[in-house]
Amino acid sequence: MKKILNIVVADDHQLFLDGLQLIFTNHPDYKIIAQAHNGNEVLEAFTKYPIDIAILDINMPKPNGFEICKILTKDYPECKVIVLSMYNEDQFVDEFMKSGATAYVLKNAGKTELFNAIDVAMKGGTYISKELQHYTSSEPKDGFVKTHTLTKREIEIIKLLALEKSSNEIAQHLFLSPFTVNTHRKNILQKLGLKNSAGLIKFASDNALI
Amino acid sequence: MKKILNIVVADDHQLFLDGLQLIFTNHPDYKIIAQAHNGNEVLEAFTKYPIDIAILDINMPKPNGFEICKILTKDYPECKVIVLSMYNEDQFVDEFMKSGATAYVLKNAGKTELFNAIDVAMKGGTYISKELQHYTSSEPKDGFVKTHTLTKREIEIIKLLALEKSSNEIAQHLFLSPFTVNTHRKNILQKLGLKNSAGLIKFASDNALI
DNA sequence: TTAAATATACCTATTAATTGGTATTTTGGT
DNA sequence: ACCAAAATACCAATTAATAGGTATATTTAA
Repeated sequence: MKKILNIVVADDHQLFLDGLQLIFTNHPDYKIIAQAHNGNEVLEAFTKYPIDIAILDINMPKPNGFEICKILTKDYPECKVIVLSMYNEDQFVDEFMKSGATAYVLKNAGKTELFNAIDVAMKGGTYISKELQHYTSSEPKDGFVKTHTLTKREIEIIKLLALEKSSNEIAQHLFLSPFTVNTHRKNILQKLGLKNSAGLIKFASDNALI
Repeated sequence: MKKILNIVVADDHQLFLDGLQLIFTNHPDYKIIAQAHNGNEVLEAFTKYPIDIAILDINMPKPNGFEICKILTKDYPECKVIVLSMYNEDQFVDEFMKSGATAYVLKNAGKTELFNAIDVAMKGGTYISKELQHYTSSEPKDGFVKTHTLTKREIEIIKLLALEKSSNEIAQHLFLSPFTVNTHRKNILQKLGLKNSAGLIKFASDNALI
């Protein structure tokens, strides 16, 4: 007899969770045993239930999908992590897969594709939505892969930029020299191959950094 | 005997549509008769079915939720429009309600709230998620309402800013004087009460302008 | 047919952002 | 303990953005 696998789903939109709940209602193999609206609730669920699969929205707050993904693969290596993303231009596929995710599925995929991704993941494989495979290292875009491992500090500064703060204000806020902040901003733009702050905020917004 | 009401749901994410479909599966009064992934498919559905309720994601593309809302209330005044939004900081509640929407619901609402919104709408009332009521003119924020009816030209310039274009580049692209572009940018920031381009792109991204 | 809104254009001054460097200290991992 | 990565700091030059004006032609809606 096949064991029913327990799933925790995490997304900050209840309506979406309700939808997933119903999608899985009649599934013979999988059962949603817990819902979470943020990163902390995901971790909480793991202390309460024996969870086999975590389905995470990357846009989820406190901590974000990326952080949770790293924590889960470290603390619960048996658990499969399925990442859900809104964007088909997502630049983070590589980072997520490296950080231990076993599947990366776009939200504009249907439930069949989601089930398929889970099946593949449970068999030990990895699944990436077709539309996203262009962004993995296996098939570099434009001949090279934009590698952009933003550091913690850099992401911190991006968040403050999104709050309309100037370099000087950021410096004050973080108790840094304005020179340092400008150095970080310079490095960020170079890393991401962007031209200015407008493009940076667009990128950050698209990739759920802010 | 009560007539079952026909609903068209529109969102660019199939997974979300699948979820809504199931949410409504066992509802006695409402039935999802059509799904749409963009604005054009919504209009198409109206030519095929007698639709009573349209549930629209504001982030939907071609044309966006706002445009569709205006078209529907003009061409199908009997139809109730329920707007779904991702953001609890949304600044467009007023504009949507003025353009004919009968309810404005956050995606982090549960299905009960969604059903409730539809009920209220069908009885001729309007429904706005509690979290958003701060942003309507009935309860002004900080003593005044930010009215920001961006013009066509202004939105055009915002889109180009999001593509990392400078004022000069935008001027060239639109065959305008750089002075004109800067005037528009100045007016945009003032209208929206923003400090700089970073904030503008954040706003535009959050409000599905880009 | 007017008034209001929109789009256009210009000017000046100030502030901020960006680009090009270099260099030292701190932290994290093997 | 060591190496690499990250974070820190500084300088100078240039370019772009922002804020404060004013002003006029063109559209659009009442």
